[in-house]
Amino acid sequence: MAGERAEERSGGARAAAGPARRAGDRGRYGRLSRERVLASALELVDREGLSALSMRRLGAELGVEAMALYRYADSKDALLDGLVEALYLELEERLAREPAAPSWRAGLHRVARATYDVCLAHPQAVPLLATRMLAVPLARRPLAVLRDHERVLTLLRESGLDDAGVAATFRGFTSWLLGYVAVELRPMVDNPEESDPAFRLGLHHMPSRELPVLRETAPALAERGGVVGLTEGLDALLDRFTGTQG
Amino acid sequence: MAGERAEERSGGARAAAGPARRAGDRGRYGRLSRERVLASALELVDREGLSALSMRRLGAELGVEAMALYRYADSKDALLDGLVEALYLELEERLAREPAAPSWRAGLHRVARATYDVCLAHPQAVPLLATRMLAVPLARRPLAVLRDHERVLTLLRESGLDDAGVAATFRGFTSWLLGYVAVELRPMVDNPEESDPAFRLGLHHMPSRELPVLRETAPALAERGGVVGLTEGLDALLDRFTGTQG
DNA sequence: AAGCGTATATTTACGCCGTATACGTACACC
DNA sequence: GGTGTACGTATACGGCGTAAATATACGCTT
Repeated sequence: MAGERAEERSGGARAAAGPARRAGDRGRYGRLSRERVLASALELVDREGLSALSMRRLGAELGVEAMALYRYADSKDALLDGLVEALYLELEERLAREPAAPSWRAGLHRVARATYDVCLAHPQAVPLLATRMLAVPLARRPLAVLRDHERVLTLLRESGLDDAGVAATFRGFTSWLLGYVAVELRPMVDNPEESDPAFRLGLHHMPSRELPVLRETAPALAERGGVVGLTEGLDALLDRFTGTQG
Repeated sequence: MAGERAEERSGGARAAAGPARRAGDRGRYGRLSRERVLASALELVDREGLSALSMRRLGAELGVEAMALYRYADSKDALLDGLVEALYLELEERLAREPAAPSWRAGLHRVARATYDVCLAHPQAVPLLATRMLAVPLARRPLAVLRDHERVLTLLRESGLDDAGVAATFRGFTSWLLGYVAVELRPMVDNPEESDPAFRLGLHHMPSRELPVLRETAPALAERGGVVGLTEGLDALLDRFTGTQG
């Protein structure tokens, strides 16, 4: 949408002869657009975290008053839903740049890995998947999300499952994928500056009498499973739910 | 704790002879306590959702000014962490009431099912697990959470895995469990009052040209996997990650 | 029983938030 | 060149989290 707009950002040939800026003049070149708003919001969240995102702050970021944003998102909640949409659009872009997968199973792995990559690029936005996306009834999710669901369901159908099987496996796929990124993309480390591993992990906060195993395992827990862990678990689930073998 | 407090709520033998209440007099019998605050907060969230929880509102619920709550939680974020803690305390209670499991695998299933039950009892609080619990470094999680981790890690060790294997399987267990409850305990239904299933699901919001499979599968997707789905996936993961057979 | 120290709750105030409403301004089109 | 409309601003309101100062009630000691 709005793809035919020309400009973007202050190039050169302005300034000269312009009188002092009058009230109502935009603070920047280029007008607002839903894309610009969402991109700026995502950037802000990436940079400073979800709690830094407020209408006023985002407005300032765009050189505009807060109320101007309401032309492009009906409310702050709608803006957050827009962020989810932006993530899924980025997912679609990534998938479009890759070669198609040779089998339904490979296709599911491809979707899972691409989703993981997108979340890795925007870890601060990941909680939105649980709080906004899943909180909304299926039919009201952003279109980009629904297209993703469609893609996964289509792949699952190719496995030969009936509707109930497809649905159960879809739930399993989604649960695993979202749970995995939620667990994986959060900090395990207490104080990243600290050189002593024990202090870095904050082990001194754990009573060793009550939590001996946790203390011993903490260093290993601080590692990430990465795409390998994602893939491995996904295969295990697909084997079981589809009755096939990867 | 604080189990020896007598009262709760204005029963009978008060009133008489009391002069008009002076400023600073408590609005209810009994003093505040961390337990009372957290219990009331959880109740409020269960009843009206997370967004209804504010310091002022919770204060009103307890017959007290908002600032009084700061004696029992350092900040609102700390209060939310307290809610997570309350959930895990409830989990511990449930587990304590059940017979011990005969094997490590059965033990993990028991923990998973009990967690599922707790979340089912407090669906509105589930997003807190992703947004608050997982957002905090391991060592800073509430003690009840760490005790839960300890319990799971201990069970996993009994399977004979080494530290790395235990850690990988722990991440898998947590991802699956949290992902599953997050996906399962959210509404799939658009308009619960509507009698026509298609409208109840909000299918008319989905363009059928672009989303044919989703539309067909939507009724099946609206079903829940229940404990069965949870158990099945868990077994699949455990088989793979521990190299054993359930 | 009196008095005091401490734990507890209130009061007041500040700055930020989301957003309803009303208003200006600039641009596209005739 | 005038006008309709899409876009952004101005102003205001009530609620939020919470810092600081203040008032009150309770448990001890004597």
